[in-house]
Amino acid sequence: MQLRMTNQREIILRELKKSRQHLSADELYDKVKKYMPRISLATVYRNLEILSEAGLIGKLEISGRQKRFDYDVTDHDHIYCVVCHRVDNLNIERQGLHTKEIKSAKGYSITGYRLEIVGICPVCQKKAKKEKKK
Amino acid sequence: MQLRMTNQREIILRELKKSRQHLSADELYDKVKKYMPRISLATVYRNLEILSEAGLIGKLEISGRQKRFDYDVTDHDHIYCVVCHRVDNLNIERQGLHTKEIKSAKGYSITGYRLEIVGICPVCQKKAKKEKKK
DNA sequence: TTACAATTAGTAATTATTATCAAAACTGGA
DNA sequence: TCCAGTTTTGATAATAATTACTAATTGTAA
Ligand SMILES: [Mn+2]
Ligand SMILES: [Mn+2]
Ligand SMILES: [Zn+2]
Ligand SMILES: [Zn+2]
Repeated sequence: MQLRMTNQREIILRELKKSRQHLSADELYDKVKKYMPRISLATVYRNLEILSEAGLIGKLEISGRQKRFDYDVTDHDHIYCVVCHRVDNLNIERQGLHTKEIKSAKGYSITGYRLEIVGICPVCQKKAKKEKKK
Repeated sequence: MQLRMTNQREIILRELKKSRQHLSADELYDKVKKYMPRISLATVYRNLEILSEAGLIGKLEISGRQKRFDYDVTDHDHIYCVVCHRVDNLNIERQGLHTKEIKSAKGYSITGYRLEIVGICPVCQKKAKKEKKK
C-alpha cells in the first residue's frame, strides 16, 4: 500500500516546505489551519508521522523535547539553541564517523546516527548581553 | 549553596552507579524502593536532576523518549537500539568534530554536542530471526 | 451505485515530567 | 539542647506532548 496524497497531507507538506524551518506539530498546525480551518491536530500528528515514514519529510527527535519535522530530507546535521530551542542546519565533515569501529559497535547492526551540536544562537547571545546591562 | 547529600540522594546515586546501565527515572525508582520503600517518584526525578546538575551523574536526552541517567560522567558517546531502547556506551574517534567550522557554526556559541549511533542490538537481532522462522 | 477500505475530526487516554504544598528533617547559632 | 529558619520530602495535582479510539466522511474500484 502506498501513500495516498489527501488534501490535508498536501497542505501539511506544502506549509512545511514553504517554512524552511524545523517545525513542531503544533507550529505546523497553526500554519495549516489558515488554509484548512477544520483540520484536527491529531491529523497533523498522524500525517507528519506518515509523511516521514514515506521519506517525504525528515523527523528530528532532539534532546527530550518536542519532535520537529524537517523540510529537507538530504543528509545533514543540526545545531540547536539550548535557550530558545531553535534548530538550524549544519553541514560538517563526517569523516571519522564511518569507521569499522562503528559498523561493528557492540554487536549492533547500525541503521544510522544523529549528531547534534548544542549551543546558544546569536539572538539569545544578544539577549543575554542586554540582560547583563540591567 | 552546595549539594546536601541526603539519604535518598545517596541511595539513588549508589543504585545508579551499581547498575552500570543507563536507567530512566522509573527504573531507578524501582531499584531504590527496595532499600527505601517510602521514597516518592517525584523525589527520584527531583534528585536525578540535581545530581546531574552537580555533575555527579550524566543525563541523556535521547530521541524524544524518556530521559536516562548515566553512571559515567566521563566523555563518551552512545549507541541505542531502536527496538528495545537499550543504551550502550561507545568510544569512537572524535576527530572531525572539533573543527573551526563547528566552532563558528551559524554564529552559535557552542557548548557541546551529542552523537548518537542508532541501530538494533544483538538481543533484538536474535529475536527478529526467531520471529521469521515462525 | 454500491460495497469496502482508508482517512478524518473530535475527543479521551496515556506517558513522562514538573509544580504545588504541607509535613518532616536538617542546620547553625543562642 | 533547643529553636527558628531553611531544605527536602512524599503525596498528589497539573501540564505537555503524543497516541488511541471511534463514528462519520471520503475515496476507490468493480
Ligand atoms: Mn534540517
Ligand atoms: Mn554512558
Ligand atoms: Zn536561541
Ligand atoms: Zn534491542
